[in-house]
Amino acid sequence: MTHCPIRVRFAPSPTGYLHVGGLRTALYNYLFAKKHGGTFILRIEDTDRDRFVDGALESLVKSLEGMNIVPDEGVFLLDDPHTPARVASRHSETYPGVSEVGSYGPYIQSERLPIYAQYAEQLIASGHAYRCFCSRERLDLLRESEMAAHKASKYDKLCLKLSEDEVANRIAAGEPSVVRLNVPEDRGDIVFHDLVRGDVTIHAGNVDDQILVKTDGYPTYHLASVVDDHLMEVTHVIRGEEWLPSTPKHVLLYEAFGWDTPVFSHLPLLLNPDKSKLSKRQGDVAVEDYLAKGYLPEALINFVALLGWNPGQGSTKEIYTLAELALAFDFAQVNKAGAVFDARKLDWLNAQYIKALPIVELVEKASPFLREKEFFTSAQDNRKTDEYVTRVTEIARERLTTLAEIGDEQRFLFVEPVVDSALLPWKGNSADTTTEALVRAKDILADIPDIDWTRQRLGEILLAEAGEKRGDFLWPLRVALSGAKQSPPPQDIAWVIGKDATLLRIRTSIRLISE
RNA sequence: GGCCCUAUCGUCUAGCGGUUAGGACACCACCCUCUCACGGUGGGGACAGGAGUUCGAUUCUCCUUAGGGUCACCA
Repeated sequence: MTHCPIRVRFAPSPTGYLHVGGLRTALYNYLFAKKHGGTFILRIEDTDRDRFVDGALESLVKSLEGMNIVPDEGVFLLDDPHTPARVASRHSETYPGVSEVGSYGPYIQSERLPIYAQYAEQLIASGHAYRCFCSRERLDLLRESEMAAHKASKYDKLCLKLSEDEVANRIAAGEPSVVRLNVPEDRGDIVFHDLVRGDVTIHAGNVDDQILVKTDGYPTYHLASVVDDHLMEVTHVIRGEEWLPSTPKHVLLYEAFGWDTPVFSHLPLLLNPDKSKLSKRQGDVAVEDYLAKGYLPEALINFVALLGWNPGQGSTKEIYTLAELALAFDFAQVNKAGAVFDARKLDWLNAQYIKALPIVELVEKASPFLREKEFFTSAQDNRKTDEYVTRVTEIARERLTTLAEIGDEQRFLFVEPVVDSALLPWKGNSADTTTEALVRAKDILADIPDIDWTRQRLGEILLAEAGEKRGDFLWPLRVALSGAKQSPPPQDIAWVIGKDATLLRIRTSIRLISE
């Protein structure tokens, strides 16, 4: 164990928010590291200057930490209050506020340019790569003709024929060029092992002379990730299935450098309901959107973990903490087929987490959502206290799918309801019967001492008073208190709004029905 | 189109040669019940098709079909 510690990395590019697919990839990396006492690295792959999005890196790191997937090594934010104090090994030159931990840095690829240039030169010197001056126009034409001929589109190695002198002259003349991988034509089959898919075989003849360094001097993903994974001593490359077709190129690069290949694990894709690769347009895909809608990080983690993995062995367990996942995780149980992201099951899981949360924590997490609602803002001050919010939360919790919904179906706990007198009588009862029930309720409730004004006692008292015909008694009372066709039981409403408001609402309805 | 990957209820999945093919979400019914929600009980619902291997295939092999991914100076 000490001679080969496991090291894995999550390596997003800062082009936007954290995607749920990215979250799952990060999670599996994290779980695998935790399971084996390894190291989880966060590396940033920002080698495309055109796709750079301001603030994306910060958003990515923040989302990850919001999900409690905290890297052991690599990039972190200096000012994030959720980040435990860590000793920075260096600060980013390009991203203010971003710092790093670990001795394999920089962990931001744009800050490693000289390293890639050096390894690219090494590849050229050893004949594993070559300069290419072909114009984009020529490449487009080439691609079109090959596609038309129903062949794989590959570069034709034209520039490989250039003499050293000619290459030197053209570079000296300032002509732009790229560096291409020289795929050996006699290489035969490339076989690599994948923890999810077993042995994968691709014929080298189908592999293109991939561009490794662009005209602007930046490396492409293929070069940068191979060099970094090697230098950072990454043992397991765990990434999405979309990388499977380019893995042979990476294997070729490891061979060209004379390096050992890491173990690969290509995770099944997360899918839209129509089975295409999960994308925006067919629902939310940003982790931050789910958080904003009141999904709990624990529920999202739990849900996403079970998309493509399960503990097997006949387990029927559905609810897992992060620690339990780390304990149970195993690539032998990772599925090969893509998984449809079914938001309804996420809803169910989230509701389960909401129901299981200690009330104090639930209030803490839900009240920010409640406090920004219009009906809350305009409510009386005595309905804005922590104690009141706690009672509301208790009533609402078993009806919540997401935290953001809190109070939506219980506005009458904050605002006086408008009662429709036609709704007051229970199943064809007369106005008199209804009035009698309400008067009886008012008298009973008025006599209840403060100490008995609890959710449980109110329930006992009202149920006892209702006797056999509960509807006659409870329905008008419930409508008087809520104004709604559907609501929590009257004793719960009474408990939350308190005696004064309860009696007031009953009197209002009595007056209403006798008009 | 080339290459690659994949295939159990609508969805997530268990299964790793012999099972009444199990669970969860969703759906339906019933129960609980003043309504809603929660909860409980039950129900319908799947091995894509065809060959082989085998005493025996959901499970192993091949083919077909279907779906997906990828073929950028993006990752």
